[in-house]
Parts: sequence; structure tokens; C-alpha cells
Amino acid sequence: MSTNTNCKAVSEAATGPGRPIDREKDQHILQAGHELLYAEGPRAVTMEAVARKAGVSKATLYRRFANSDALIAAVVENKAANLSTGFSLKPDNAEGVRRALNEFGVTLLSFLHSDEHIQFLQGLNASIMLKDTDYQTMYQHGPESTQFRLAAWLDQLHQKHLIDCPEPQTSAERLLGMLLGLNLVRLLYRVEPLPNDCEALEAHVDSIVREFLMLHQKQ
Amino acid sequence: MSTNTNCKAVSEAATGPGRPIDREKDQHILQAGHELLYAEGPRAVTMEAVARKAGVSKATLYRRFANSDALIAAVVENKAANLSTGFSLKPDNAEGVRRALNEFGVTLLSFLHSDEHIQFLQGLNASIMLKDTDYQTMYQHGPESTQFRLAAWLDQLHQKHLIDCPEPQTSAERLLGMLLGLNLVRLLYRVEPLPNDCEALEAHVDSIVREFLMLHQKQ
DNA sequence: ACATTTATGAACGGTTGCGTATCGTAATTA
DNA sequence: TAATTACGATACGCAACCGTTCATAAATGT
Repeated sequence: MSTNTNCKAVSEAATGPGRPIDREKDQHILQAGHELLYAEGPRAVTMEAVARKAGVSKATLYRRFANSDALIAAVVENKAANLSTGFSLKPDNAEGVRRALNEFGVTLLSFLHSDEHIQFLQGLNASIMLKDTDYQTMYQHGPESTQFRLAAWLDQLHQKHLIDCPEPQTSAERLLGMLLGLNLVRLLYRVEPLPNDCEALEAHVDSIVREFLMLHQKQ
Repeated sequence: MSTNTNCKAVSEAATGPGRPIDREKDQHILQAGHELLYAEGPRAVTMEAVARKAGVSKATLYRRFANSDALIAAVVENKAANLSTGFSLKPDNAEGVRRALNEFGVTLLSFLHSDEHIQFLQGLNASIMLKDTDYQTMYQHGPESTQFRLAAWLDQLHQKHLIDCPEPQTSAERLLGMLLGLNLVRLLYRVEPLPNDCEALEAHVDSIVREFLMLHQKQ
């Protein structure tokens, strides 16, 4: 997802004589498409509407995108490229594990609850015109990556006999599932904007981490 | 969601003289809209396309739905009305609780993994043109209802001192989150069709239920 | 049978979007 | 300056969609 294959102009480096490509317009176009997509739905994302909103001529639009489907795909992929969850968990002493897990949980949930991520998920599901491989790549670079890194860390703790976690992949998914709860469902149903209350969030994560560790304590 | 407010004709009982409404066409229309929505996305759901696919004239269509947005809303709502998770959990003796929870988990996951439900969620999120109250109602009749019923049952068990569950709402969401895991995420990313393997599913649920009960055992 | 009410299908004009083409202008390099 | 490329504006033919109208068919009450 690092290179945007749906955008003609972006992939062309084309450094020769002549007027250079106005890269600012790329952002204007993507943002206009983005606003239309999330405000009025995919059916409102037409080349003409995007051109109007972006303050760009249709010709400029067609120079970059073959059609409106490619444009929507580029909008979603662009959003995916700008998302990242970065978390760093350094193995700790036995007691510090709880704090580290807490930090991870808070970071993850904060990300999941962010407007950026919510808009991405909704737009992702609203488009329905990406190729299967695109979905797969985004999943691998997003959730799967998070799960794998968490599992690897849990496995390290297991090797160090800090916790009892013989199946780190399963345990990682279990923990992520507990953290998520029904929030993703609420997201899909557009109800009850997720609580951003920092205090409540930390209490929530702390409670889950305690339960998770209770299930994985050395006996 | 029992009454479909987006459909003119359906809400009109209109039992007078004159030709009655052909109710079969209602289903043909909804099914045609459904197929278009899930196969080609919301942008493909036009009045003309639906009329063609349903073998119905446009006038018949407009007599029932004001516009294509209302039609899509009706399609999604119709699907929501046909979904139900019904589970019956009769309080048991201490040892039977595990079997009952297992039954619940299997039933719930089987439902979540069903094609019907997957298509519904995807279509729900693909439309973006329902009213907020519609989303809210569907959520209340779906996930929230499930959570509440589960919480009520957990509370009963708590009152009977079969388990230790002082916060049934929280525990219910925790259990549902563990059961869901990342499956909803995978759904959104359209990767890895959920495993329908009955044996693996039951093992999965059994493992989760054991952990859940371990967290809620009487001490 | 008759009138009445409604559904239905075909057709219509109007609108919108699509994708392309043209031409004049602006911006950069050689 | 000349060449080259990007951009804006406009227009075009084409197709699709929209929402409506009208004549006809079908079912019901009297």
C-alpha cells in the first residue's frame, strides 16, 4: 500500500522539460473525493462533482484517474496509507507486564476510536470496488500485522516464563477481541460514538488486562 | 424494524375496490435491489437497473419507492427484519452452565458467520443513506438486544450464586468480544471467509467459555 | 354487466454524468 | 527564444438515469 497503483500521475516520475505536475492538486482531488465519499456516500462521488469540489477541471481529473471507481479506490488507499498503529512493547519484569499491556491497549483503542480510523473503515466498506488483493494487502498491513506483533511479544514473555501463553496467536486474538468488544458493531450501526473519555478508557483497558493476565498467569 | 417505513405500498393496507397490489412484485423488487447492492455496490442500484432485473416497469417501482435511496433503505431494512438470533438459555445447575454457554456461543457465532448476516452487515455499511434513527433501531433490535438478554441471564446466574458476575453488562460485552475476536475486522477487509467448520467452532467456543467462567468463578 | 379503483407497461422530455477532444494559457527546461 | 508539458475552460456525442404521463389491463364493488 506504499505505492498507489490507481493513480496514473503519481506513479509517473516524469522529470523532463515542460510544466511539472502540480502535486498540490493531487491532495485537493483526494480530499474532495474523500469528503464526498464520507458525507454523501459512494453514489455521490462522480468525476464532475469531484472536479467542482476540488476546483479542478475534468481534464485534469481524467489525467490522473481512469474513472470514478479508480478515484474512489485511490481515496480509500490513500487513507489506508496514512494509518498506522505503532506500538513498542519492551519485555519487562514480571510486574511491569501489566503496565506494558495497558499501554498497548490504550494505544490500540485510541487508534481504533479515532475519527481517522472510523472514516477509513466506513469508506473501506462503502466502496466495494477495490480488488480482492487490495483488501488482502490492507488487512495484512493493518490488523494482521498488529495481531502478529502482539503474538510475537506474548511468545517472548512465554519463553521468559513471565506468563503462561502456549498459543500466542490465539491469545492475541482473544485479547484483541476483549479490547474491541462490540465497538466495531456499534461502528457499523453508527450508534453511540465511542467513548473517548481517557479515564474511562484506561479503566476499561486495565480491567481487561487484569482478566487477560489472570488467564495466563504462571501456576 | 417490523414495519417498513420506506415502502409506500407496503404501509398502505388499502383494502377497497379496485385492483389489489401484487405482493409478489414487492419481493421481486427487493431481491433485485439486494442482488445489485451486494454484487455491484450501491452505485449500481438505480431505478432502471432494478426495474430491469426485477422484470417490472419503472412506474411500478416509483409507486412503491420515492427514489433509489429509499429503495436501498428498504432492501437493507428488509434484510434486517429477516435476521434473528433467537437463543434460549434456561438456568441450570452449576456444571450445566458451561454447556449452556457453549450452546449460546455456537449459536451466536453460527449466526454471525452466516452468509445472510455477512451480506447484511456489508450492505448496511455500503448504503450510507439510511436515517440515523434507522441505524439506531436496527442496533437496538440486534446486537444490543443480544447483549441485554445475555447480561440478564448472567445476572440471574449471579443471583443464584452460580457464578460471580457483579457487572453483567460489562461481562456480557466481554464474552461477546472474545467470541467475535477479529472476525468482524476480517469481514470488513473481505479476507479469509470465516471458518464454518463445526468442530473447530465448538472447540473455539469451548475454550472461550472455559476462560470466561474461570474469570467469573465463585471464590 | 357496469363503474370504479388501481396496477402496469411503454414512451417521453429533461437532466446528469461519462469520456474525449480542442484550444488557449501557464510554467518549466534546453 | 523554442520546445515541451500541465492546466483550465469549454464543448461535444453518447449513454444512462430520473421522474412523469398516458393509455390499457386487471380486479373489485354495486
